[in-house]
Amino acid sequence: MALPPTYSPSEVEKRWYADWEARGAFKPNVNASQGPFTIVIPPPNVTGILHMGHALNNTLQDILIRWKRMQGHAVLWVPGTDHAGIATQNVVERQLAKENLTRQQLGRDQFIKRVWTWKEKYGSTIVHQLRRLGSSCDWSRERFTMDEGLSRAVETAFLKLYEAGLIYRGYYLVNWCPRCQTALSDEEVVHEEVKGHLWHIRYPSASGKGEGIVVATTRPETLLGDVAVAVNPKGGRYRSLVGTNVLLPLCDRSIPIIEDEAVDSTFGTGAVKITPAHDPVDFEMAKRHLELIPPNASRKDWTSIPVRVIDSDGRMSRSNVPAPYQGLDRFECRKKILEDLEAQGLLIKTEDYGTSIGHCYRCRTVIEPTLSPQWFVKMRPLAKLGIEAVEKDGMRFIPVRWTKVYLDWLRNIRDWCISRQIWWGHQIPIWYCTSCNKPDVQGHGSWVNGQYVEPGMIVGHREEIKSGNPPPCPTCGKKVSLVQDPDVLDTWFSSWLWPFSTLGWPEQTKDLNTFYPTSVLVTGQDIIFFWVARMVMAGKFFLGKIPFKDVYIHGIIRVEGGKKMSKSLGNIIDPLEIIDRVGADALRFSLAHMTSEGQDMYLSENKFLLGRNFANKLWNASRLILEKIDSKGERPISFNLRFMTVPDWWILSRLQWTMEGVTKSLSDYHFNDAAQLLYGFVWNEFCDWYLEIAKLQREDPDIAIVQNTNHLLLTVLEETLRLLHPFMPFITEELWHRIGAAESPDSTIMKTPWPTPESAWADPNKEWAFKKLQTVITEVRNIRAIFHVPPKEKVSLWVQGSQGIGILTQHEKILQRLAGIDRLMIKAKLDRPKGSVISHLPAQHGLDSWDLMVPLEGLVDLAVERKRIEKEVQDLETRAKSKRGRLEDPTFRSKAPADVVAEEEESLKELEAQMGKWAESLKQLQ
RNA sequence: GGGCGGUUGGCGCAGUCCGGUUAGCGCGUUUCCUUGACAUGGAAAAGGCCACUGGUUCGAAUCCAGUACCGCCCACCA
Repeated sequence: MALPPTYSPSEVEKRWYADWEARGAFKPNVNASQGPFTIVIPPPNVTGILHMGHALNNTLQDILIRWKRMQGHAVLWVPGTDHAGIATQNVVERQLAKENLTRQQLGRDQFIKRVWTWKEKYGSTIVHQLRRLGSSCDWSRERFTMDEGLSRAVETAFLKLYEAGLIYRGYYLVNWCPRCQTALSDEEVVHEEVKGHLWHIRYPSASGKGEGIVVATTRPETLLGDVAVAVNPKGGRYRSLVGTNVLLPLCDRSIPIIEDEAVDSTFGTGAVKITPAHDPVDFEMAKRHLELIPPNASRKDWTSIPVRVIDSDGRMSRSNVPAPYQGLDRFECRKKILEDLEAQGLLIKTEDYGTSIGHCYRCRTVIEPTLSPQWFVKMRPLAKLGIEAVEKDGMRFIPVRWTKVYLDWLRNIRDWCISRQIWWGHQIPIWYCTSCNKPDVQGHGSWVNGQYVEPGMIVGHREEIKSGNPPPCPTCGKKVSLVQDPDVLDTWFSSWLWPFSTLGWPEQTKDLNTFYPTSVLVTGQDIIFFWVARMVMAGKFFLGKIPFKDVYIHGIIRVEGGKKMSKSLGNIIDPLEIIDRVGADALRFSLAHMTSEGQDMYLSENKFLLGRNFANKLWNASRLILEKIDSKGERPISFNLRFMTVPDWWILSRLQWTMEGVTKSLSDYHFNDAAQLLYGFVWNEFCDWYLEIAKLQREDPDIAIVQNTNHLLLTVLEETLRLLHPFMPFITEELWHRIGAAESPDSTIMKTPWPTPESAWADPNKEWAFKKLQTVITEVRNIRAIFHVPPKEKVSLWVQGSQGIGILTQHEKILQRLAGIDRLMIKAKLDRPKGSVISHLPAQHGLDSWDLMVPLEGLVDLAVERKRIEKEVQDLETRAKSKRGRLEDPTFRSKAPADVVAEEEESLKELEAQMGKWAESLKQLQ
């Protein structure tokens, strides 16, 4: 059963994943010795395809999950997907467009059916891609934010909030995306700095006397909806004009000049045009000056005022603006208005001006702030719970700095606009009596006993309303036909329930009782507001418990050069491609290796070579170990302490430290530390040193030594595989079986216990002994390299020393093989052989210092040797000097801790001794 | 306008919370090596006044204050 010389991941990965899944290995172990450990996946959008961010996010989760599973916890990782309202609707609409259809033509019911069809067909793409990564989610518990249970949870949540008086509808200026034709929450708007202009426009005096007023604006097209011009009450040159009227250009409406604190008299011209229907600041200002609203209009009902000049499709109003502008695209209209103003001599000045403009986070369309009736959640009371979570309930962010970001957002929270004017999503569980509720009163209900009500409004569960026995209309008392509010809820309204809705809430299921609260949330900084904060509030509000104790925020992945990865830039590094090329394990290991706490990371393709090479190294190490064992046809079953060699003790000890370090690092979410420890152990200690020595030990005539070595090789490899398993699940499982560690083909490394260090085997003294050997070998190799001794040429090694010298005599074979030494001469006092190179090893690790001499008759270039020694002396001199300086400083002696002083003294003494030796050698050379 | 992060060999990054040997790693570079695990490899090596200025300290890459540049987030200056 010899292993092929290179590891080929794709076959192995496919085989093991199918196997794990088939035998239900990802399900929580009901007989677990430790308590539950739960993670809910940040549900990717159904429309999504796996990108590097997902790869990182899920790799980290899987590392924790597999680690905790091996530690014996009842581990549950709940997977699922998000219905992603707008994104999914967009995708299906685009599909329809190819058939020359619109969703309106199809009608709501048909359209939704279409989306479901799409979801059935394509919605599991990402879920399958997560499998390729090796994610050990319990797929039997997979959820979808629109599935029946979760829809029930959404309605229940809405009703509970409603009953608590936290839901209301209002007629507000909201972020409107003219392309998606829906309102968006503040968090869904992406502000981007855009180069624009500041136009100075004259509004002529209405009385004909005076110059009028000049306003500065970035959006001239909105002047058609102006209701006033405002100046600061304290200062500015227009202060005297307050109370007078000006004429709105191009429509010849007379509007007043008012005063308001919000105006900055030093900005622009000091005068601001007020367009309440299309600017949030103006809206707030207008609310402070209700007198602006024409007396014939309802003060609540802004629709009847001719101020809304841009329709929901982003074109100018068909009725509220002068004929030439009607129906024009808003940006076209801007041009035309500027031309017309210019023609009338009212455009005074055009300045370049950079301003930040809101864009739809889904389609990048420029947001049009627009007045419309929308549903909101009152956030203040909920935010209080979110703040409590960190201040009282012990929730913590890793890295901690996100705590402040989180708290700041909660402390300045604004109400959450939860209604969306799209079709794909959870329809709002509110019904209206068709005879009592008129569309034009929308958003003007009132508060009764702490609850928001509109005439004819019924709040309830879908099944109850649709059961055929709906409650009577609370207003007219009749059982007339009810129509459901057409809006759907923000996608995040279902996501914020995810940690418990996936476990069965609102039912008190066994899963909910067992696995809630979850253990840790692993996610990116970009959704702290969208998702994390809201989940915390929801968890506390609906269940009275924080949904997770730890929130691990990992960095964002960028491409080398600092840009964000994006399709349009064509700089995507596709994780699936990487998996095809180097394997999932290599991808995972590379990612973990570079994940330093919460730091953003730059990616380039060649970074995955690290993982690939490492996997290959591991594979080949196993191959080496296995080859000899298999050819002998026998497996060593035990080992005997009597036959343990110095290198054996060393590698065992190193393994213990590795176990401890990896466990500690994972506990602290220091994934990179853990990966680096393992990398270093496997490559630099196990492979570079121990395997080379093991080759020799396996040639030993004593079969006990051979057996012992083989046993040790297998033991160390097996434990290493287990330590590596969370990072590299596939290759470790494969090798674990190949080395015969599995009791039966049915067992899996996944369920083996996590290695724990044995303190008896972690022995620094034994490590030192071996390190001495390493030092000598390295030193000889160094000399050979400097003097170009051909690899096949053997050299003699003369060692002058006494203490602890046995380590060398006992390991002549190792010295011979690893350093090419054919003769070893050891004495307490030696005359330096002619033509030899000398090296003075410092005293360390409890041994006296040794002098190494390598006779290289005829090979030594004196100039090179002199240079080598001079450099050595110089280095020592520098170090000694700084130490001397410090030791001569009386304050150091009095203030520094005694052990530090002692250490310094000791090391200076040693340095001086060394320098003496080297100086002597240098003299001999001359 | 606020807040946060970064600045360490040619490149990409650890180390900084919690100050104390000779500051680590990967890539790249130089020299040598086709010795039966692995050239996706082995051996040896070169390369860093830890952005700058000042402070605290016996001692600073590490703590404090400030400066510069880069990046991110939040915010109603039209």
